[in-house]
Amino acid sequence: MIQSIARALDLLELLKRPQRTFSIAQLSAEMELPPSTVHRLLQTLAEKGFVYRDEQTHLYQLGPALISLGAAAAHGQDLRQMAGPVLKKLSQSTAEDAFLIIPSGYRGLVLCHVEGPNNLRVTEKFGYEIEMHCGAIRKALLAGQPRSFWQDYIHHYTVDAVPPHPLGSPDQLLGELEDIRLKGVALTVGDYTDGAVGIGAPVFGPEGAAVASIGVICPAARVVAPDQLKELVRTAAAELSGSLGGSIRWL
Amino acid sequence: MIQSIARALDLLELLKRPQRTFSIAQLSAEMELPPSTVHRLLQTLAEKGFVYRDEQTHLYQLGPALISLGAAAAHGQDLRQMAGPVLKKLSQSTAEDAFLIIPSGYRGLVLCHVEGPNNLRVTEKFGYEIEMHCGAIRKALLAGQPRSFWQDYIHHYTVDAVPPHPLGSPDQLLGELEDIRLKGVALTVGDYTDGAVGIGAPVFGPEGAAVASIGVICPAARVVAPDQLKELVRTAAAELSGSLGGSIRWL
DNA sequence: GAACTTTTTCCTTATCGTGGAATCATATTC
DNA sequence: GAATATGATTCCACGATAAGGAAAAAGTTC
Repeated sequence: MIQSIARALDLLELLKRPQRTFSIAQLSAEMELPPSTVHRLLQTLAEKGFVYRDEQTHLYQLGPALISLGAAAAHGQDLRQMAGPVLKKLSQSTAEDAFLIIPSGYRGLVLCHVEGPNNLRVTEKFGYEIEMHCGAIRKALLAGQPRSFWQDYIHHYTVDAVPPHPLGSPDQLLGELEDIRLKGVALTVGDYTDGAVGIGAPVFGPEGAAVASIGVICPAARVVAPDQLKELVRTAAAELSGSLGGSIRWL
Repeated sequence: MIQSIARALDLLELLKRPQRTFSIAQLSAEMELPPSTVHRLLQTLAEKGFVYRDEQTHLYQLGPALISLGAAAAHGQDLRQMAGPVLKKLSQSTAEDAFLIIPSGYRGLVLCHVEGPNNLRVTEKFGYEIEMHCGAIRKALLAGQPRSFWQDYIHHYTVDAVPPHPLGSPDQLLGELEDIRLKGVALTVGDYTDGAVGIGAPVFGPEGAAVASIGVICPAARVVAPDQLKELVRTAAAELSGSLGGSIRWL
């Protein structure tokens, strides 16, 4: 692993945070690197348009080159094309917002989002990315991974890093995951967002591991027939898994 | 400029091309670097999720980490928020697809796109990025840059690099740019897309240079009153320039 | 206007990235 | 199915080049 590149990419991940604009001093503190090193890294990133440097304030933020790269990365997803109709159908049959989540490292990322008919809704925008143990849809994604991945996951977030959102006890999480895997669907109440009910199911690729997960998030007040929702989500996931049938090349 | 980082970022730009999946051999040929070096670069990028490596075919493509970064970069755009209403109004008053283009290095990138009411349309997706001399909207963006930038631009694409889309004669381009700057609006017929008419105008930030450009693209058959369209585009650009008034921090 | 903070440049050191060559895996051809 | 070719991966010795301390410059605050 090339040190300078790893540092540059970490820097980009730092710049992704909601604060949006950052000084060299702050970045240097957070990266635990001397300012001169951070300066040099940013200079290279700026040269290529990956970060934008405000000439007045000397603050840095993510640059325009990333927009087209991100669009190209999302566009190049076979999965995205195939999921469209399934998501649309799911949001219609449930009358809720439907989501497709894909893995991004140890986190789950919103690749598609289809809005339901109601005004009161729980929403996550395209590209939104949080830990995989947060919420039903991401938990389903995690549950669909090989068990060795579960161990890595727990190890990563208990030893190497502390997640922004609490992990809870490893044993409890493992229990939940086994349960989801058994039932093929996850339902959580207020797990990540208060007052929200999430229902998610893993989408399996030909290699046996989950390549994505699909599901809906609803305001708790609107959930009257949870079992019916679970069934709709599970069949949607099964449909998508089926249509992938051996051809998916992405995760 | 740090060599390894610059190479890694160039690699990402290469992977952006429509081919989507690439072998090390091909990348190594195109980068004019030994395969071992390319391999090492890709390894680091893959580790961080910036590229995805297919375990079966050993082909590489853009990775999921870029999706969330791209979304964050686009999201962090004040410009995008402000342009929304203006674009919507423009697409309604012209009954055509309206676009907001921002600079990305020497290219122009679609930051927003509002669809018009007709089925026959000329469309460019969010994130689409081509040379700044292509089409009226991007030409307006180029025309709004300082004249020194024009020189850099021409130099870049005549000496350093050959653009995928022909540049034409430098003198003719300079003439067009002066004309656009004078009139405040650009109109092209079949400049980049056959059978399409583009109309674009620069959006100026407080520093005097164009920070974006705004415009519409229409099938030629539908253009009956070009002068009216030009006026609508110009006033839309002026409105957006006005509302930026000294507060924009992005390009 | 002075004192402080932050950014930027400079320079020396040894780290670490580089690329050639060898090895291994995979596809292709006969 | 063996042989060959193509491409991916590993290894290693060399030397280019990141790295980070320190100093200078720029900007900010009181």
